[in-house]
Amino acid sequence: MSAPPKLVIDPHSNVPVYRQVVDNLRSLLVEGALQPGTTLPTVRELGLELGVHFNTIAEAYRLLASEGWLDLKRRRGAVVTERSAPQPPPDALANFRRNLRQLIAQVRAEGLSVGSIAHELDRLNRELSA
Amino acid sequence: MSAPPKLVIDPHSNVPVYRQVVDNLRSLLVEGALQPGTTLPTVRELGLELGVHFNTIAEAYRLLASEGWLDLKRRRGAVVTERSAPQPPPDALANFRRNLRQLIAQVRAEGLSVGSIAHELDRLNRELSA
DNA sequence: GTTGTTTGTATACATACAATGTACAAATGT
DNA sequence: ACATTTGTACATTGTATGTATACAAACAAC
Repeated sequence: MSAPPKLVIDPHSNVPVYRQVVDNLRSLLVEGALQPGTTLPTVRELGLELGVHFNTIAEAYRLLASEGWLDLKRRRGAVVTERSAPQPPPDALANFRRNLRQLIAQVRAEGLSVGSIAHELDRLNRELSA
Repeated sequence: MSAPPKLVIDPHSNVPVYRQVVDNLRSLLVEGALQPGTTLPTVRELGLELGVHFNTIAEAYRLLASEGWLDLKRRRGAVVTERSAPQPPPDALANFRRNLRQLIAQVRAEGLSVGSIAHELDRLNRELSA
């Protein structure tokens, strides 16, 4: 069980740990690296591996379950479910635009060059369409 | 004074208000919509406009000042400063990659199509290089 | 030069959130 | 039956967020 893809969490980030876990796992789920039927590590296992309390992992799993990605059951663990894409809320695109713009502004402020940012965008885009 | 570009903040977001203000303003600063020498609205003005306490705005201004964007002084207000791009930290690119990937995963999970995401990426990229 | 006004700043407080500790409940194997 | 392995529930503790209120500095008016 539990093909554990390495999750990277930063305990000093201002983003709370449980949301970092959610974001990491959701990436893997969306990209298909975690297929339906897969069993995730138990909350205690993953908590130990990441150095946080298992309740923090349980909170993350519950969030993903509420998004429809996981099915949680005692004694059996967290299993990835089938899930069809929902209808996007009407402001989804506008929000995405804003968040993307702010993310780019943030890294430009950090000193990343426009060139390397553009390169990354292109790379991701190519990866998407593939 | 204070050509007030419309900031959009969502009091129900899980992102705290002062950081929403920071993110919005940083976008405008990076993109040059707020030129050095510009005076921002006073903390009380902007607080009133956004419906939050002025100390919340003051916190945001202080963060931007600590990033080098603003110069704060009593009685004169918040003035946009000259600022040269710093040396990016060594993990900046990797972090950007991860954040971008997670942002895309998030909106795909919300139901946005790969096509519209790709289109947005392309648009932003073109806008960057322009 | 005193006074009032306009700014940002400092501190104290209430509330909410994040992470943990501990006890529990359910499912399964022996 | 019993023990074990899972997720769950709830209380506790520390930290973050947002507000209220008082303060300090700079400048203008007189």
